[in-house]
Amino acid sequence: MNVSAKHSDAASLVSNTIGEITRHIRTHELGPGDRLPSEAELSRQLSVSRTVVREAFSSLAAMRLIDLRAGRRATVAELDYGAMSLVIEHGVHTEQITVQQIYDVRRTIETRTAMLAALRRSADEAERIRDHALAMRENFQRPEQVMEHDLAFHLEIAKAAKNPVFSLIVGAFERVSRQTWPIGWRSRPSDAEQLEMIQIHIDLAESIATGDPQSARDLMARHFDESVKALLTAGIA
Amino acid sequence: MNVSAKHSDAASLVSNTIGEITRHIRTHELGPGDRLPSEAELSRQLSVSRTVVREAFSSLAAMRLIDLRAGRRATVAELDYGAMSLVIEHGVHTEQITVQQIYDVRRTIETRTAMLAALRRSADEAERIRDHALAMRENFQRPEQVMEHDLAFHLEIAKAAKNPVFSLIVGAFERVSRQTWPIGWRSRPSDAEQLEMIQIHIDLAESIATGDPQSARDLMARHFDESVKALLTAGIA
DNA sequence: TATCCTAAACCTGCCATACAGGTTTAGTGG
DNA sequence: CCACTAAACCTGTATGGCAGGTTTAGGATA
Repeated sequence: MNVSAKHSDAASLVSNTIGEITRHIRTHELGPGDRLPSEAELSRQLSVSRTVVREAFSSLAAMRLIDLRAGRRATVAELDYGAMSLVIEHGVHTEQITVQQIYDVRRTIETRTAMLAALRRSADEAERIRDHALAMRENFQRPEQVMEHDLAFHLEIAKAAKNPVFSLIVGAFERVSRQTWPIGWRSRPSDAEQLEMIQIHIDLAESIATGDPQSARDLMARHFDESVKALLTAGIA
Repeated sequence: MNVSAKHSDAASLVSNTIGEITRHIRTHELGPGDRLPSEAELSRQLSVSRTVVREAFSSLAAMRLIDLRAGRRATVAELDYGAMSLVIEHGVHTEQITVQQIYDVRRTIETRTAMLAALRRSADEAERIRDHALAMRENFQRPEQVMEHDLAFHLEIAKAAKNPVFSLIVGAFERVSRQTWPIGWRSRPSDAEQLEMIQIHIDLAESIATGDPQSARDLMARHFDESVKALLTAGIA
């Protein structure tokens, strides 16, 4: 094995290798889908063992910067909120973040996405957003379904805002939302209350479809205000 | 070696192991600093090789959910925006995110943090925020210094907003900001222009110190509007 | 010539083992 | 009771190996 690996800057071999790989992506101007060198080749080029390259790849895959699949070469990944979602979830589970704090951030972000979506959404997006809202009403006896459409509804609005960073952030709350959503739902025990909550979604979809940013903004704000109220009722302190 | 590892659900051994470890953190209600089982022990418990446990640990460390140090047991990590910052940086380098899009998100987030900081900051925080703003003016001949205090200024405001999720998001833009900051600086070639930009920071610090949320909000908004204008002047399309 | 197919080459997932150093701990001597 | 040291433990890295998925070149076929 090559012994010339003494030059390395302080940190561990693995983190240096991570740096080298991201540098490779940057300098070669690789985009999503482009293939990276094989583990063996990187191992040779960087004079480290395949073990180290593997761990570096593994770490990058954990952050969803690259895609790994057996037999295939590693490829540059599309933007993905999976890692960020895990970070947020970790924060909640270790009690470094409260559910309310998340709602405050979501309100801040999503009043903006609602507004932008009203201005920028395509016809298709407007329709998809409305479809999710309507599906919530249709399936309102099946909370599981309602939740899925609710999550998709918010993500679709972020997408319609035409700014992937908003999508990333909204997506980052998905894992936590899946866990707290049922609490909010149960705190609205009557059909009337549940349908009222769903109606806000439908109205919001309508505002986005007709291109009324102010109304979209206000409805999203109201949605979150109501949700926080519901959570407080449920005793989430 | 134990052959009973067939039960595993679809995904790879490593990702299953990651799930098991996060589950361990959750069920044992571990908090920051608490120690996890050793690699060897987890390897035994989960009937996988140490290699797999190592790669799982490595992935979790990449997302900054745990801390790893040679010889020491892995510990649960404090909330850290390192991973999120890499994700954003990756998005920009692979041209999936533009610098403007980031500014739009930052404006959305930071007008809120400025407002909250004005309402919630402690006396210490108010002082630290002001110190950074003043240090920008004092060192304004040394861009490197100005940038560092600028970054710290924004982070400190997020911290004063008393919502760690805001800190996380503001921090997530740090790596990218370090790379784009000089562009904005160079687009303000005269001392007067540079000092004008810095003055906004000082005024903002003052608003937060005196507890004027509306003014803090407006100044932060203006700050971002000016910055975007500067970037456009510099030709960042 | 173009297309389909197959076998070889390549590649990744996972495992076992080994050893150098850093860290913790228990025990020993003062 | 305290300070110190040696042993036990732990992680970082390397090597070699094998099973199985993927790619590809080249030959067979239409």
